[in-house]
Amino acid sequence: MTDKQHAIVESALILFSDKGYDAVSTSAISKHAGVSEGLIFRHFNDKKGLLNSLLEIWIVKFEQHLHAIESIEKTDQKIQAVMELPFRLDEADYPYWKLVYSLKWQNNTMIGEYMLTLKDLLEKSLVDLKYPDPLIEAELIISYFDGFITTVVLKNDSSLASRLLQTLQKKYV
Amino acid sequence: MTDKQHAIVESALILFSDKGYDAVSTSAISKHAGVSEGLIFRHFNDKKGLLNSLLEIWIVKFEQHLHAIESIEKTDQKIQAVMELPFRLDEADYPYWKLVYSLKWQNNTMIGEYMLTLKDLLEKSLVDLKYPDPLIEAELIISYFDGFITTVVLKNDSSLASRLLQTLQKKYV
DNA sequence: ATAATTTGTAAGTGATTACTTACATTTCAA
DNA sequence: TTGAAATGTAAGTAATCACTTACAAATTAT
Repeated sequence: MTDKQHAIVESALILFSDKGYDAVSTSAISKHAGVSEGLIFRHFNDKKGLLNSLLEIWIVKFEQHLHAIESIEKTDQKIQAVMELPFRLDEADYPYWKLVYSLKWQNNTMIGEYMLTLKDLLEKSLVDLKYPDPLIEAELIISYFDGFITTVVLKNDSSLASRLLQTLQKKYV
Repeated sequence: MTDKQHAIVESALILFSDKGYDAVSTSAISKHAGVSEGLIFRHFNDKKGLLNSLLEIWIVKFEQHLHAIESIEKTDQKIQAVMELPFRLDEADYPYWKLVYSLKWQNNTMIGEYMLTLKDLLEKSLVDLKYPDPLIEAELIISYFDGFITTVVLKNDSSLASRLLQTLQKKYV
């Protein structure tokens, strides 16, 4: 990965997450990155290719979280870890999550698939704990998760995030 | 409101909520509505004006829900009504909520202001119930709300919504 | 050292964008 | 009935879109 290639990826992340994928032109990205517009297409083929590079970076980060949660032995702590994940995100990664969720609202299929793994993890845990309706219960926890992500990422305030986490934890101690 | 004017608004709602505001051209809207492209600009001035017309329709619907909730006398039932609102939305209104939330993720200011009224309502109720930290507690309930909206609207399945509501209600009976 | 590959740019391409203009038709009040 | 206002369209406009081409410079391999 060249310096300029890295600059393109960083600029695309900032602009896409701020204004939305469709509202940002390749010309705007190249100007923000301080490179020629053609370089975007040299390195990433097309605009979608640049987006996919960003999503792949997010997927790596997401799967790291997933593996960490899966390695937790106690089932109830696993579920707790899922709920707490939005509040424990690295603030530097907020733009990735903002991009991913803005795409989620525009019917991006790629995103939906990766979030299903999180639901599967929850469902297995809830079966384990003998919940009467694990599927719908998993859906409910995913809803909490989505809501927490929304607040944390859109408010863009990690201190608010930790205060919300504290308040949340008091409820199930 | 003319027939064709109505057709434009309906087509814009369908396309904007499906693909996102920036991904839909005025040309595409006019073709979908079966009118000339110029008519959009005759009636709505510009593309933003058409979007604002849609948002104003949503605002009316949203304020109806707000007034209904405010008229509830018991404070705890008020809070409960806020949490249950996402599951009680008219399925025909899902596209409005989808449009609003996709704009929310793209830093649309207009939307944020109107959602603040819901948070204010919650905060007053929580002060009333003498919660130690009403502001952060209100933020948490808004997070639930956003998450429920996300699930209900993106899954686009009102029967799932009612099952989620049932499961949720069992938790605080 | 030199040939091949990669990285980079400037200046294009046709297509599409939001929007305008000029003009025709319809609606409707005086 | 007539004249103004509102509704509608077809054919434009300049600007911007994603993307390509041709070529130069740097890097790497042999």
